[in-house]
Amino acid sequence: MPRTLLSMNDRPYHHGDLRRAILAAALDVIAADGPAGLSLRDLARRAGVSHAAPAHHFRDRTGLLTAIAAEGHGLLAAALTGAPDLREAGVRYVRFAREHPAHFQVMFSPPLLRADDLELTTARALSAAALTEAVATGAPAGDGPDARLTRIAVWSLAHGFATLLLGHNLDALLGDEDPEAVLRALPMTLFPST
Amino acid sequence: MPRTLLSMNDRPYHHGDLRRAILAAALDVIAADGPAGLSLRDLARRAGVSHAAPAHHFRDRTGLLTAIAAEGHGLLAAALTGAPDLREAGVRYVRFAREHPAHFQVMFSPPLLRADDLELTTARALSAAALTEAVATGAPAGDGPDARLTRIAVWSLAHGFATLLLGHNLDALLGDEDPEAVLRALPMTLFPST
DNA sequence: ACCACAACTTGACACTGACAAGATTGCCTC
DNA sequence: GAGGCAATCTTGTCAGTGTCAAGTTGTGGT
Repeated sequence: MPRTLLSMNDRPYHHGDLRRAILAAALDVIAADGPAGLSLRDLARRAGVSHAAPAHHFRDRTGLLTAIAAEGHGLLAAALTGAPDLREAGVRYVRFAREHPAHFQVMFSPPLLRADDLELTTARALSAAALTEAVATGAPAGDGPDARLTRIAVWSLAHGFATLLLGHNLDALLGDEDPEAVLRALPMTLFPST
Repeated sequence: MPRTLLSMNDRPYHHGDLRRAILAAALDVIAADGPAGLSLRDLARRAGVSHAAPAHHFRDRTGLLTAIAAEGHGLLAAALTGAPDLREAGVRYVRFAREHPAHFQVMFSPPLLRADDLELTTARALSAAALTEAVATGAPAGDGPDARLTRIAVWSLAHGFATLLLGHNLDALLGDEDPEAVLRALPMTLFPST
């Protein structure tokens, strides 16, 4: 039994699972203050360990963020697989961004990541495949001009909506409406021929 | 004549226009390494002034970024006004993002900005008005269900496309195609009834 | 029982943002 | 045109951060 449930009062051997603790704390901080508000020493303090402890699990600040991005791509891939149609894929994309805002932000901040990290690149390939598959299975009736264009379109729309939403740029426009409902109505707004 | 042309060889009085010099250097750095790569001391070094000089013009690191965001909203407003139709507004939006990547990134990174800054809020209102106007004048024939929805849709699509483009997430999908041309084709891809 | 290795600590160094206090320079007024 | 004023910039300093190196402690494997 390598990882026992930690009875919350007594500190386990070295800490138990520092990696998870630091990841969780990092996600909290990032969701609240963005990646810029993140400090390894602060995370160490929250976990009750010494200031250099995080480095052993993540090497760098960059390493920590890269791990988060990789985890995010895994979560996104899982969320996307099995989407019945195009629109639902977009909805799931935005839902992922709202449920995992820290992951989402970090995933799309290239300068903060180690681009050649293996874990990251494979996870990214996984989520990309999931999106491609969703577009392929959910292609509209006429089988539009190009699956590639369709993929870019749905990705751009969903990504833009999610980004603006998380940045509170749509608050005034949405009022108290349900963002998901609005999102579903967007595509036909761009081409109101139906 | 408060600001004389600076003959490039002799250093003017205190520096000439440090504010501009620092802004320019900051835009370079941000475009290359993102806002995280920005250091006030480094900017001071590039401008050949002491480490605390930037603070006098921008108060904070936050102040500098806020000034950049405000300038960006002004530029965006100028770029958007007079767009003949919806699609062209989107194209101009993306063109702005590509021509001013540093401004664009900073404008949509709320945790880095002083939200209540007057210059910023007025500039933001300006760009928002420009977008609204573009959507209103360029409304499609049928005058769709809701101008508000249309605005969210075109904004989301353009913003998502621009963001993914700047993050190099579309490189593989676009190949050597012209991004603007692809963008123009996107809306009909989402609803291929024409 | 022992030992190699993983997990963590301690200490140090360079760098950064921010603040306070002083120096310099151009401008404005009389 | 001389003196004072205010903006601009400098110097010095402090706490905080990331990263590296070296040491310490506990664990699991054999």
